[in-house]
Amino acid sequence: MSIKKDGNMEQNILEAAEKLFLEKGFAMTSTTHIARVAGCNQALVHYYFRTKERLFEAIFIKKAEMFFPSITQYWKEGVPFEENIKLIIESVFDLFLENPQLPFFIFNELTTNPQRAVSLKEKIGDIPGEILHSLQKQLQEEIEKKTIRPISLIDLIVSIVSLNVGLFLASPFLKVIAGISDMEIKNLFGHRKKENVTLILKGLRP
Amino acid sequence: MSIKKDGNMEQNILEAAEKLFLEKGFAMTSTTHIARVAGCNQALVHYYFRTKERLFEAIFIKKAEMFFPSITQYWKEGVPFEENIKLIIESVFDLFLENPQLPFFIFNELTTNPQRAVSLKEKIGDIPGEILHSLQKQLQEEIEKKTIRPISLIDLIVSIVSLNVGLFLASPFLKVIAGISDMEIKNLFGHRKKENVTLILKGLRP
DNA sequence: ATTATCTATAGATCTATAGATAATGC
DNA sequence: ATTATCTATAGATCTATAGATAATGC
Repeated sequence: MSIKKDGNMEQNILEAAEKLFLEKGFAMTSTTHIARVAGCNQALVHYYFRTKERLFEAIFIKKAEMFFPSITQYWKEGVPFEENIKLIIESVFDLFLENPQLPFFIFNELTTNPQRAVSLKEKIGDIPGEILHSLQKQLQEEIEKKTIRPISLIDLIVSIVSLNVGLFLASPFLKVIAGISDMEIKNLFGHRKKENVTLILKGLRP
Repeated sequence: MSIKKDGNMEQNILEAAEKLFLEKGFAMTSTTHIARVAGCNQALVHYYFRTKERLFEAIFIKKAEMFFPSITQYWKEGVPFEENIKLIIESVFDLFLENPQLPFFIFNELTTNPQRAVSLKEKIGDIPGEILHSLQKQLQEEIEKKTIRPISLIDLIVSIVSLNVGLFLASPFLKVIAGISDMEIKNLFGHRKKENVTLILKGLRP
């Protein structure tokens, strides 16, 4: 409900929309509400972005672009395998720690509107291909050296992302259902990064 | 869009509502749409359930009750620890396999409307307490026997649920973004149950 | 002149209710 | 008589646009 007046209004609208879409999702956010938070009237939202859909898409693409490269961008050739795994897990974890609503936001919109995934793929679909191939090779080498048990790359990625996403999705439960206090949640977040690394690394041993 | 006429209409409405709420969530489902799918007019939905909110709550509670006991109900005293862990993981996995929309549905509604968690707690809040305590004890024993590394119960549960939920939440991505075919997804689901068990059990070793 | 912002409003929903009619249980 | 179902509609949104006015850039 806090109304901003500074800066240019287009930017205010973008920021208000980002905040609300991330919190409530597409369907539960109205352009009227966005305008109120941005500090202008509702018509102006449409003046700058024509439709609610376009405004949403701008934000969705931006957020999804944060999400996807993070999985692979920290992989470095020439670094020991374990170290690489650790770096990836930690960077994914940090990303979510700074953007706790991100997992929910992306899953929510991809699930309620799977068609959106198609337009998303068009924007960022190409990049991962080569990197995945490089990861695949290194993983295979480790398996042949018997430093880790046989596992497919896709399984490894699913495990890493699941573990990291899980805590953030689960926190509403833990708070209310299991009656865990805010401080305990903070504690949990604090050591969970290390726990995820441990679980994956130990879990990969032959 | 398929219209049912058989049976009693109250039941039809409940089923239509369940289908649509699970698919689209609360906000994106209208009572008009529910009526169309149930095969009656929109007023009848309100005749039986007064408000959309009450209708939703009936379904939400029912689904949430499926979700929570599943985590703990398969724990048996007197069974080896490893076996127990395996059983829990597999039963959670099977639950999601049969109800793939369940994780999204619950996370979605708890996130967009955290207030709902409170009314949920009132219904099912008491049960877990004692069971958790029993689990806690057994876990502690194993740690003292040094058959597993030190880990808190809450961490273990978060890991198990995260890994199991992850695959179902991730499948829209995998399909579209990584370009994985429906058959590959099926394959992934097929062996993922075993993978989750392996990862947790190996990951718990000292 | 052009760009930014506002007021006003059309048109589309959507929820919930009132009141009429049909079906059912005694 | 009571319960189930329908038609019609009030009232609340919400999106998007048209057209008026204010601010800004030459």
